[in-house]
Amino acid sequence: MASRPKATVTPASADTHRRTREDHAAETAQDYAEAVADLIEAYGEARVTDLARLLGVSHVTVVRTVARLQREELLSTRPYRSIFLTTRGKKLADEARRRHLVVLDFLLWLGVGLTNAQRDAEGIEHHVSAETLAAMERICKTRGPRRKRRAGG
Amino acid sequence: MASRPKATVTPASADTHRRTREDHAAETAQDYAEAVADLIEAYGEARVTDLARLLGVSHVTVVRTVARLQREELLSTRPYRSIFLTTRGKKLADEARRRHLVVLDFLLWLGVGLTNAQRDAEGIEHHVSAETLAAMERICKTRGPRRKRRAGG
DNA sequence: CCGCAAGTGTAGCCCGTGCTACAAACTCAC
DNA sequence: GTGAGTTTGTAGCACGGGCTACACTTGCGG
Ligand SMILES: [Mn+2]
Ligand SMILES: [Mn+2]
Ligand SMILES: [Mn+2]
Ligand SMILES: [Mn+2]
Repeated sequence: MASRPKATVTPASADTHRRTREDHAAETAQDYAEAVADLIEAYGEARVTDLARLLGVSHVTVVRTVARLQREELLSTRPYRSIFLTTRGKKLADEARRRHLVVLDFLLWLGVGLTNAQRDAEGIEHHVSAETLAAMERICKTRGPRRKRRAGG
Repeated sequence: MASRPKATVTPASADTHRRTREDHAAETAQDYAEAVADLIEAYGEARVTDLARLLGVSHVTVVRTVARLQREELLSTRPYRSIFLTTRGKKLADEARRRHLVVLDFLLWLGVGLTNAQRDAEGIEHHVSAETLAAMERICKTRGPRRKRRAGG
């Protein structure tokens, strides 16, 4: 074939998908950092089993992932001991928790029920640019909630 | 150890993460279905090379993924021929395109710039429950767009 | 101070999704 | 028709992140 019409797709499209895949790769690190921070705050320490329960995976998966994140200097641990955040890990956890909260609050502001808001936030949080995050925060403040949030879950 | 205090994490948390992982697994299928539909609409057919360019991956990745999606009866193709959507695939593509559009419109409504809106939409679209999607649509209508959307996609 | 259950680690498997390098098929232009 | 360049396919690799089964540590209750 000597070149068909050739779908002149916007290069933006490829970039867009590439970006999404990158966000994706960072997801696990963010969720683990967030989970470790939450556990330490709530119970004083983060253990493999607790992480497994919290994230809904087997302890084996946690062990391997923690090892990787330790290699990447986000977490630190020793065999059979609890798991800590490095300085970089703490920073990542703070960012992740802030994002998570902003997205969650925003979804609630939107009028989404708590259950779905929590579910959606867990995924959306990793795909929100700084600009979008700022827009969410802004609008949450400037206009009051459309639907008063009710207690639950 | 005879059981530590045991981090009594809400089971909701595990479910939430599990749900996100499920969304995740469905992402590729949705993006491919959407891309195939777009290409067919724009150029009459969808070829491996075009998909690769559109999605920003190598043609090898496309070939293997298309094979899987064919196994799952979302796409159909034959060696060296172009790629079609099955009935199920068409349905998936329609849903994906609708979601994509709603999310994109909503981000633009929020005041996010086109570039970031497109990037974020590509990821967010896969993590939006029906309830959230409905909320986005509703709010986009009831209050006029904050910033006029331009053509393209 | 010991046993035993809970917690943690290892071995080894699966699958999805990236890639490069190379081989085969196709099709347009000549 | 055929050659050459494009497109598609295959082989073989890497890595992330699921899992089960089994082994080893740990530390509490007795
Ligand atoms: Mn998350
Ligand atoms: Mn989170
Ligand atoms: Mn997408
Ligand atoms: Mn999309």
